[in-house]
Amino acid sequence: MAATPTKPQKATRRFDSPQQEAYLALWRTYDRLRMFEDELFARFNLTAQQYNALRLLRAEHPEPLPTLVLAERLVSRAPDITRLVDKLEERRLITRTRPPENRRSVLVAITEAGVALIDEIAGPLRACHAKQLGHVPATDLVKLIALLKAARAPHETDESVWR
Amino acid sequence: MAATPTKPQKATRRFDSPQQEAYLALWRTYDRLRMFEDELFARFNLTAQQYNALRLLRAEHPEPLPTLVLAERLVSRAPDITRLVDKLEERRLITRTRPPENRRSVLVAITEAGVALIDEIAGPLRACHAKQLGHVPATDLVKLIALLKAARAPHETDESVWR
DNA sequence: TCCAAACAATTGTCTGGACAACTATTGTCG
DNA sequence: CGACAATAGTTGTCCAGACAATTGTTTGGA
Repeated sequence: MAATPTKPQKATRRFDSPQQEAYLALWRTYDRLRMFEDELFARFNLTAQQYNALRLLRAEHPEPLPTLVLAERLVSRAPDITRLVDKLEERRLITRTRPPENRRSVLVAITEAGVALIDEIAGPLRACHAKQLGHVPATDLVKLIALLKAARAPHETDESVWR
Repeated sequence: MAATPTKPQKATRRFDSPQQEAYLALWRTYDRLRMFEDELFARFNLTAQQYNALRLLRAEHPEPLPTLVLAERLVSRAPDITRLVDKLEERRLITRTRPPENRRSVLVAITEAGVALIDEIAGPLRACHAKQLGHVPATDLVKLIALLKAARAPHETDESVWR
């Protein structure tokens, strides 16, 4: 038990500013909650970001979405959208088509297999969210959602895009 | 302007549950705010996690910390603590010593150069935090911090460790 | 004493994230 | 109509994150 740090806290403030404290709290909370989702999606050989793409495509189903529009709507920025889409295509969860009228773009659509997978995940995912945040009262969740929205608002390029 | 998605929103709810909405809001907000920090730390050839380690070591300075204790205190889980420490050691920002009385553990301490770097970053970092969250009123920051703490509380193994 | 378990960290290996450079296609303006 | 800019993705390359297997060290019995 050499150096178990039970010695008294230094008088130094832990944070340089309330903003730093808030950001670190945000990071820490995200990291803790993420564990649950990651573990769940791993059981289906997916990453959270991949699931997210499927979820967005499902909302459009059976319509497709141009690749970069999909990338924009993802929760987290995705400069490697091409390879993300590659992997989902390999697994036949989505399809890619090049429209003849504009061969620059690539349209991505979810397949029936993709929809089936999403539906399969729905139940366990709800359970996962309950484990993550089930202990927070509904009114607090609403407050939290509003505060987070206000926190990121100035940094959303087009507010309407993500929500 | 082929498929600009201006068409009316589907009636489908965007989120399966308030918990999912809260989690996605958390993720999104973290992702937006992270950009600023990442860009700042990149200017000093650091990652946020590396800076974090330096910050924790600075708080102990001139005392060292066992490697795994440092790992536990990091904001985000770090299974690759060894390599994180490797890189900081290469740059002479920290030192590693194996105490003779227990050669299993490795003690990590920040160097004067490390302290100097932290101090150099302090100013720009405050500016960065102001850009991130300067628009949020102080009372809202306090509320946000409290709500985040409550959200992750059940998932902290030892509450005293991180804060 | 000597072996097995516990502890502390390191290493191997794979995958995902990030940025920049590049290709292919279309639009536009002199 | 022909070059150049803009658009939409793709590819190369490097680095960080994750997990499992392994090494070196100490301790606690049989």
